[in-house]
Amino acid sequence: MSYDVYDSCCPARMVLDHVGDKWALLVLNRLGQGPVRFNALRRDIPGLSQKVLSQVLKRLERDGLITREVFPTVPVTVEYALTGLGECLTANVSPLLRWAEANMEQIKAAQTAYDGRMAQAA
Amino acid sequence: MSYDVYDSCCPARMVLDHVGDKWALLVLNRLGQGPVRFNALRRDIPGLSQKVLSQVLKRLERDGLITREVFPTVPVTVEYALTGLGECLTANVSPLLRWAEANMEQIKAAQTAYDGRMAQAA
DNA sequence: CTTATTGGTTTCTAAAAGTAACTTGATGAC
DNA sequence: GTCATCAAGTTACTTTTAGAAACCAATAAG
Repeated sequence: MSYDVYDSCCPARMVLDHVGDKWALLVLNRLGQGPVRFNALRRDIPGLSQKVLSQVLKRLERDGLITREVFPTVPVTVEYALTGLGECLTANVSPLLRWAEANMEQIKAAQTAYDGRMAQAA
Repeated sequence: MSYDVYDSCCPARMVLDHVGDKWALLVLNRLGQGPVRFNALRRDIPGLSQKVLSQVLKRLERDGLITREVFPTVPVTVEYALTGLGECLTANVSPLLRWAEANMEQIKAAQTAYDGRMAQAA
């Protein structure tokens, strides 16, 4: 069976709903460097709240993209890591983030130009 | 100057705010096949409302990723197309969507397994 | 007994997304 | 003449989501 992301009835769109998300992309990319604990993730991704991180991690775990391992230390520590499927996805996510980093200057220039044009038109 | 997507003060995060978005990814991918008019985009991407499409297109145009060309036909038609920068980005977006299409079965299986485990735990 | 730790949940509010109706301006049908 | 239609949006309203901050459990150190 083949899927089409443009078909709203298609479950591939469901995946995109989970993966086409700023925080999920950042979390996956961060886990690409190896297993990370909850609070470490939170610290490493400024602006990401505990609530949203918790939600994102649950979604990614449900999708089979990451694993959640609890260590009975005191206090308890929880480690998140990519599954094989998650690694495979992350390989496709990283280029996107690297692109964003590499092309910022051009985008900033485009924004400035656009805003100038808009201000003139108004 | 180099950028880091993990730094919330970094403008690369701004790009991710625009690009790490389900609809933007779908629009960019659709434009990857060539210029498309407003209503054609809307029809091709079920679930995408006129309001949100209009917002997404404005953002992408402001970022210099797409162009907006108005043709003085009756009624007026507007064509959106990727810029060079947008094409370059889209080249990094397509693999992500193809991955989503290709790995749906595995993800659906993971979800079912996860839901079963959760139901049992409750 | 207070403080600190980890990994969350809860509560509340502000922002965003979705739904559906309305706009504009010319054209063709009746 | 006027009614409906098309494209490409905008506006008003409702619902969903995101974000900020406080709270919780368990345990250990001081």
